[in-house]
Amino acid sequence: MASGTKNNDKKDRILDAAVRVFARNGFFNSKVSEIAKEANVADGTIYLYFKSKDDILISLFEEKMSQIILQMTENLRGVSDPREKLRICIRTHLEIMKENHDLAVVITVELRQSAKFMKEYDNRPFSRYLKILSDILQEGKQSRVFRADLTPGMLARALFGMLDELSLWLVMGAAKNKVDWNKAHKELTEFFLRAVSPGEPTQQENSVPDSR
Amino acid sequence: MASGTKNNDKKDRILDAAVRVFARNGFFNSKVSEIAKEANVADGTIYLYFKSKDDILISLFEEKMSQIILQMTENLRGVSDPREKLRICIRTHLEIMKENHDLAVVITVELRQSAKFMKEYDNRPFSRYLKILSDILQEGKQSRVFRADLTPGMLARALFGMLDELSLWLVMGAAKNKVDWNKAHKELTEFFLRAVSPGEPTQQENSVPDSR
Amino acid sequence: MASGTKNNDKKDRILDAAVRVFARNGFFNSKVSEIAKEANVADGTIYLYFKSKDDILISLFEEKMSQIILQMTENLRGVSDPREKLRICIRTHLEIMKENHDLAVVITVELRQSAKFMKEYDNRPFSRYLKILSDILQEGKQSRVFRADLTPGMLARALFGMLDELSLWLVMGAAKNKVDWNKAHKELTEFFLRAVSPGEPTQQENSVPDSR
Amino acid sequence: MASGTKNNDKKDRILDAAVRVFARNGFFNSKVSEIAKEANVADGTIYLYFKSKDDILISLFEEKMSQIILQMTENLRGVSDPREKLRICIRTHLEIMKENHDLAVVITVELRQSAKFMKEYDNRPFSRYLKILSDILQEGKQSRVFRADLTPGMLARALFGMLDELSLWLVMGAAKNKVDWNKAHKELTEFFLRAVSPGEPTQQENSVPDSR
DNA sequence: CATGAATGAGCTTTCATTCAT
DNA sequence: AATGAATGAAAGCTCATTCAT
Repeated sequence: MASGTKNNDKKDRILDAAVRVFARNGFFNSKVSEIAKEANVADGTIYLYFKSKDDILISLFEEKMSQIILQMTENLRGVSDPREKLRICIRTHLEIMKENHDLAVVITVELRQSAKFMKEYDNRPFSRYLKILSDILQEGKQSRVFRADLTPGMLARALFGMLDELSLWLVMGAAKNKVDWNKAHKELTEFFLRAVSPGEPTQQENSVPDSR
Repeated sequence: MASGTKNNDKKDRILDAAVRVFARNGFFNSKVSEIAKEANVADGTIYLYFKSKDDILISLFEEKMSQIILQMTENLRGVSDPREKLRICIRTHLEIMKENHDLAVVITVELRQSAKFMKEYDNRPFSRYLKILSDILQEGKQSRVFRADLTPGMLARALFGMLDELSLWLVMGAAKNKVDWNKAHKELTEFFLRAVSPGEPTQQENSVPDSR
Repeated sequence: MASGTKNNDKKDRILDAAVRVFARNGFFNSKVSEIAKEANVADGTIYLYFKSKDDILISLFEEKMSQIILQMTENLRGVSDPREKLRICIRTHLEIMKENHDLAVVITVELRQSAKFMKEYDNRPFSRYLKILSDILQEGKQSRVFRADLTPGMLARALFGMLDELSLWLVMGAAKNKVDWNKAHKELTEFFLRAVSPGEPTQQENSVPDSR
Repeated sequence: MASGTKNNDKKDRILDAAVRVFARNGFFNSKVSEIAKEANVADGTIYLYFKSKDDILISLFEEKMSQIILQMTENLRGVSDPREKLRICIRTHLEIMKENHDLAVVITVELRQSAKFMKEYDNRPFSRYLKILSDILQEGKQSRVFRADLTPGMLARALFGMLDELSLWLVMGAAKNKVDWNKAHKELTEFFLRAVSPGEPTQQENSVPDSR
């Protein structure tokens, strides 16, 4: 049993080291040997657990995104109001990122990078993440809690964009105080819920802009 | 005249080639020699116009972001309603990205990457871009067209995040139809204007969640 | 034991290869890859033992000059007469150079080159070498075996210049016979000892040149 | 006539610039473009006067060494005593080097380097220089002013080695005072003349070394 | 399983040289 | 003759990956 967990031990140590190193230097500027040193293993050992440097990044996503999704799913358990659900999603995302700066940087920065070089890999965990958001929106739409004219898939993406960008911003302003995170949380929630709630439409740009 | 433009010609040719190549492979996987070939110049020629490979990326931002800002400023000229101004910003951003897929990918993906290696360089053009959005929000806030409790700096960033993420999404869905861009445009505008307009606040998460 | 010497083995193999290659082409015309091939290691291996190409040259001096100094010190052991000491120095220098043509060329040629790029490094081993000669001269001066009016530091340098130039000359006349080395040895010794021995001064140039 | 000297003007300007630049950086670290800038000509212009970068160095020797030889020959005119002749040679060599530090560095350092890459070119001017010294020694030997057992060719080389090494030493000790040059001059002359003058032989090493 | 010395392909950058003007 | 922008070969160095121990 001890040896059974050892493996995971070592694999996790490598992944944890990788998050730190990638966050510090970016994926491309990180050396495998630096990850090895940070994880207290030999260079070659890394290749017992990962096929390649790329594979470390991919596994990192799989692992960490799965954790995020797990956490989110857990937090959503028993909640039925779509508006509340959205609040929870926003809070969970920001909390996780706040808790783990390095992870935030890697997810945020390298996820984009990976949009390229992982084209084929198509990033299932990320899709599942988006699906959670998009399902909530769909659900609220059907129960008339949200506007009828919104496109769940697109807005899910928009919401992620907002969360992601703000996380990066907050994380980058390293020494900044806790207040910002709370404020961001409150404001984003308010902002998003207003945007998806039913009510008077705004004037459409194409229809007589700047009229009267 | 021809010789007068020669220099700019060549520098621009290199920059244009770089956008294409970076979009194709990402910055780190792009070889200077590939840019040179794409620009129909010799490898060494690139170093007559740029100090290094990094400098190409930086110049690219400076140049292209400046163009975007210029375009945006131009489109905003003569408009005074902050809501209309926001509509214009959103439209301009999406239009430019739609027009130039490669540029969108590079700005979108590599800007993040650069969040690292350009930390010192601090990205003036991007700051100016954000300032435009943030100024509009501030303005609308003061003239009571927008909610009094919004934080312009943060929302500007959130808006950029949305636009950026959706651009990436639309651009990546390469073969997708034109409709998506229009739909995205309309929906985003509606979405954002609702969110910033004054009106009944939504229930705050902490106050009796899940209540009526 | 075998594995204990492995490291030194490889480092020495590289240094030995470097002497040969530098002697053949000169430092600047020598390619690292050529050294690698000559040492039967991969290009990259060299950088496990040396920081840079420059570092190879510097290490070479440190190593080889130290050997020369060691040899010289050993040969001088137990000898007290300064004149005999000088004879031994001259013999040792010429013998080592004769024994190792490549080393002679590198020391002789590149030491000068290095006078430039090693200005900061200031070449301790070479200084130690000069000090040996200069100490002997000083000693002989004090014991009245040598002239009272000689300047040890300067003459040490002059002696080195002679030895170095003659070594180069002899080494360059590659196919030349052994006799030359012996003759050079005898003549130089005689020459130098005469020059430093006390006795009637020669007429000084400024005092009635071309007189009588 | 004006245009007739223009050419030489420009060629000389390039050579003068080259001495300065080579002295500053060494031959291999000097860029043709730097020489061009220092000479106030375009890069391409250099190739109207010289076949290659190597050719600049070779021409430099030809030119400058010829000047040295010319000067020496001139100073020797009318002098018949071989001892006085040697005094003059030593003085001339040191004076020229003292006068022109850059030239000294280049001759001194790069002449060695060239010993390699000019192997084929075989350096006639340098040979002529050595012949002057060697002829004087031969002459003095025949007229019994110098020892009968000296080898002119070898001693000429040794003398050059001494002069060269001391020049380098004095030149390198940049800020040093004028006195050093004078002292070096006096001491070297005394030293060399003693060494070549007839008189009691010193004990030979092989004959009873360390004896009474 | 673990190691880390060794590998070598591949990159950025430099710079002597050319040639259209 | 003079220019200097353009060329492109060439080389130092890095680092992901392998494999003998």
